[in-house]
Amino acid sequence: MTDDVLWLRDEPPRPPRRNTPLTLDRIITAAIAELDAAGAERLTMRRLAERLEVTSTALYWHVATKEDLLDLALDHVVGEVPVPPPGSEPRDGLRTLLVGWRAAMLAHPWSPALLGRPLLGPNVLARTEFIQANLVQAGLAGLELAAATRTLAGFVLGASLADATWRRLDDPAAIAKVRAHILDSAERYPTLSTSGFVDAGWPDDELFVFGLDRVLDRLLAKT
Amino acid sequence: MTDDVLWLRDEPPRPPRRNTPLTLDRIITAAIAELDAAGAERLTMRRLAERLEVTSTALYWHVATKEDLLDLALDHVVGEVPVPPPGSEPRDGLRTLLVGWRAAMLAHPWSPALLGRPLLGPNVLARTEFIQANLVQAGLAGLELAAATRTLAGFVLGASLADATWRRLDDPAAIAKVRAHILDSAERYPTLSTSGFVDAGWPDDELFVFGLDRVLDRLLAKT
DNA sequence: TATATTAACTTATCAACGATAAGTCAAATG
DNA sequence: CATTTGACTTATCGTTGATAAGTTAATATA
Repeated sequence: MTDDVLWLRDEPPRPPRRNTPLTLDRIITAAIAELDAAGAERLTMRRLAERLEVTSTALYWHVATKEDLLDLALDHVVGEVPVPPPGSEPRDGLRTLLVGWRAAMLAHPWSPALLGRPLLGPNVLARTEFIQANLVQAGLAGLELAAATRTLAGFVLGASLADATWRRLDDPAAIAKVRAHILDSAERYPTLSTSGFVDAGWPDDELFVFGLDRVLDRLLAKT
Repeated sequence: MTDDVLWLRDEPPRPPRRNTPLTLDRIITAAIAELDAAGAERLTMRRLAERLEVTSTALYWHVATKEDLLDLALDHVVGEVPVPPPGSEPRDGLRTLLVGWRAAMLAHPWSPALLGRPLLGPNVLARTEFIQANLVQAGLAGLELAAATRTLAGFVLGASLADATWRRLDDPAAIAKVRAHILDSAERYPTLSTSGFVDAGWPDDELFVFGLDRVLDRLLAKT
């Protein structure tokens, strides 16, 4: 048997252990790709490992838990939010940042659902710094400053969450069902059934900037 | 053996199958109790069944999936939000409802994290109806109306989510760690490190109503 | 250059989970 | 009294996140 003789065995010399080494960045990128492609409920450590051509347990060398990985992915998404260059008007900068924030989250529709965890990653902190710096520059301080920061943050996150949820419900049959139910019990929902609710006809991008402009109006108003 | 004789066996007559029958309401109530006591990640169908003195599979007779149960629990929480009596000023009614909405969610700190799912339960719809009805009564229509509804809804949900997240991070050591990190990299966070961020000293209830009042100011302003 | 150490994995395995299928039995129904 | 059916239990399945122990290539050290 040829297998008896070492030199006749056709085992190729072992390739370097790994062509593309696993890194935390590669894991995060792959996780986001998987989340974008398959949604939040389909992301498992095994599927992710398969995508990276690795065993699932190999991931645990780079990341402690799946939750940590989700935190990293979320902060990475926030990192896609463009931070306006310094020097612009506070109001313009805030508007641009917040519009971009929502856009980044809606580009990864799974991300708003993860907002239940503390947002303390470097990318989040950098953008929070930008928000508060611009509010200070606009003349706010003390309670006004603290409240404005929270109001804007809550508004973007809430709006992103709500819009992402609605968009995920893009099945026309489902929307029709909701509208039918509202119209069906019109006596219970007199306003919703007449003034429109599910599809009032306005694109949600427009609704968001409309609301954002009003909120900024009042928060930045010289009292 | 006494066991040979039927009349000598001490098997008690079988009790009625179940003293307290399982109902959907009992399941929802128990689920909320479990969530309140142990948090979202600790709620499993088995633990819930144990609390109800039933097998876990018995729950599936009343509820299709765990997700459905969470939807029901969330809507139940929203049902705790008091709806102001009709006849009051639109602005007062809106303010009361929204303050109550956030309070109900913070009373069940696990609930904001579930907001990623479509909010279409009867209790949510009833309160959405109230919001839009009051906005109509305040004179809003068309784009203004649609945007105001979304803005208020997004704001409450986002603020509740953010506040619940912060409160869950009540470990003083954790907060100190965050503050230390910000102060440590003060050159990167000049505003956050000087103007305060984690603990600016204001209770979040106060920050919320402050922001809410401003938002209502602008949304209800006669243009 | 030989040897020990460490970084970066794989293999094997675990307990817990959500959920299904099939069996059981008391109560309602005819 | 017989039959159906509502409301469970028992048994079990495949997945999942995670741990422990083994393996090897690269690096540091003697």
